[in-house]
Amino acid sequence: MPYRAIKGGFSSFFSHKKKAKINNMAKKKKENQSPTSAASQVEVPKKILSPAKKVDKQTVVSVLEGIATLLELKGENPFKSRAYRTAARVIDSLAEELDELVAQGRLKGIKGIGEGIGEKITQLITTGSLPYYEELKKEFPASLLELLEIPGVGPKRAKILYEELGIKDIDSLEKACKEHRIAVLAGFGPKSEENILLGISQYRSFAAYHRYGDLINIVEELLGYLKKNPSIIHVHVAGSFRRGKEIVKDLDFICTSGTPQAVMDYFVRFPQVSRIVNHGETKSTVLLEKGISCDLRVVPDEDYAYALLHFTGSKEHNVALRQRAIAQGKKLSEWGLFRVSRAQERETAEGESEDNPKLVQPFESKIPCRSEKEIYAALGLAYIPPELRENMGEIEAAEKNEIPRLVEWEDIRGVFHCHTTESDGRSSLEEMAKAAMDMGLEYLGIADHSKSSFQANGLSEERVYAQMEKIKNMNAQWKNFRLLSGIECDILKEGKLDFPDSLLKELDYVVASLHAGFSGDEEDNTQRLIKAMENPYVTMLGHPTGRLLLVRKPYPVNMDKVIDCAARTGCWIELNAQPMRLDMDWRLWKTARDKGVKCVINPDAHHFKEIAFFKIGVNIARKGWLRKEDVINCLPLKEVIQALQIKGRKKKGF
DNA sequence: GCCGTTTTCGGCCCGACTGTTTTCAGTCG
Repeated sequence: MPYRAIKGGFSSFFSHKKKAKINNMAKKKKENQSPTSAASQVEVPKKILSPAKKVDKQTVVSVLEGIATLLELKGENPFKSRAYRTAARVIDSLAEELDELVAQGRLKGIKGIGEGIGEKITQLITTGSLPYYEELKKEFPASLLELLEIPGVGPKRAKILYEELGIKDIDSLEKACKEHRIAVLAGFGPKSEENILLGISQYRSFAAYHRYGDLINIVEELLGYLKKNPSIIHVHVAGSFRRGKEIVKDLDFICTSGTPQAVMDYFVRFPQVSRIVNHGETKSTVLLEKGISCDLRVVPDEDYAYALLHFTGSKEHNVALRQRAIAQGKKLSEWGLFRVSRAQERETAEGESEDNPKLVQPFESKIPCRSEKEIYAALGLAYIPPELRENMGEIEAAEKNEIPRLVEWEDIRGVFHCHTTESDGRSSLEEMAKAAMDMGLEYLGIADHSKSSFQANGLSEERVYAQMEKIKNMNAQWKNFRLLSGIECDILKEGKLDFPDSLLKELDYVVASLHAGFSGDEEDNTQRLIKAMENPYVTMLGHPTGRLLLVRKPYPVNMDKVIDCAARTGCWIELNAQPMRLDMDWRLWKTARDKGVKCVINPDAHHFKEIAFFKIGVNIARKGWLRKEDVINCLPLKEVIQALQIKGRKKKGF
């Protein structure tokens, strides 16, 4: 299932010197692919909107998706709403400029865009609005769409709730459940009420948080904006975002300047600010358009390192550092690291007595530190990277100079687990391979869905063999790059796999993943995973807990047993870098690593641009204390092929 | 609403699961 949590792509986080080349390549390809017969063309519009009013591609995508949802709510022909969703996906994956396609009348030639939708897109691009969509929106209150966020409430049920009980938002739905007005409706019952209430509680507990991957663009934009201000000397993002937490509540920025008030005034004028919460002299808080709260603090330049350390946290890490400072006769705060001397103060303090120690003012001298590294050094510690600052053993390790050299995204030499248009991906095999090469990767593993994933157009055995043949032929043209033939094989009931061993053994590797039926209990789920991992041809376990950040909790599974099984069988565990997943969780990796389990960082890409997701995965691997040698895909091509072959031999004897 | 053709309209994404109902509808992946 493709997730499009990060709409509009990433900017410099995923920038690459060859990015432009990729785009040009894709653009050229699309141009060649788009049929443009005169009969299939829509009427060529005479005028495209001026740049100020230009409707961007993402707006078109969200309008098409909006129409699809509203049609579902209306109870229209499901294939009609599906057509709009397909069109949204097609537009989203276009490499060409949408307004150019419209201007040249080449829109309708694209597969998935017919006459009706083509005309609507043209209207939206050329006039800036779409009356059809505006009329549809009038039929239901906007808040009704919220109900669809509640697990177990789909368009049909939302419609019934609205029409029968006038429920139009989550608050009124909750009230109706508590008053038992839902259970009496046809098709609903007491269990429905119970599940909806549970779903509402889950929805609310997630509402105040944001996924790391959803914030990368806004962080970069704000940093870029602040750096343009000449009175700002240093600026850095701090907080949980800097620590690479998968979920972030708010953003913290630290900067230094000699004119703090001017910086504050500049900050609150950032174009994406939707509301100014506080506008102080050295600290301001704003709400950004995406609903995230964002703080900026200005400190004198000489205090930069202390402030950055303090506001990066975590709180637990800071407490441990302060306790350490106290034990050494020092004091640490956002304003500095101080040496505290009571002896010196006793000589100078006036009015002191043993009965009245409060009068004693300790003498403090600041220990000058220009960087976080210097602060750690002054505390007798090695530098601790932000990702490790969770008070989970990093201070003890730093004391012994045992902080590992953590994996970096430049260490990654290739990735596994990518999808193509053969199943539910949005880029072709050729586009995926070219993008991987342009990113400097040496290999790219293709793992489309297996046949049981009907919703994802999973491959039949025949199609798998055909894809293997195609990959083999494509590989003949490259010396320093290789496509690997894999499959994301569904784990079925009782741990049975979707394909027979006779097929699995022909592939370069197998990712085994659970996609359905994980509503069983912990023991059932755990045994299914273990049974799959014990299969001699399963190379790695895909997204082990099935969580979708801020959407769905992990299914119940005993990860200790799964990790032990991985250690025993040599089955690798995936760190799925899809921003919605980031699964297996970073908190488990250090234990897994210590047991000898190898990690594979996979983007689970459904579009060539998503291959770069592996960089978010590297963040999580770093939080999990993983080193280059713990991550399989840091191996160069020759060694990874060797590893796959050795692994195959070992596992056959398992 | 799109596609492909049998060119004027039928087929399009299937199956598990849950909760409801008593044979099925809705949701989800």
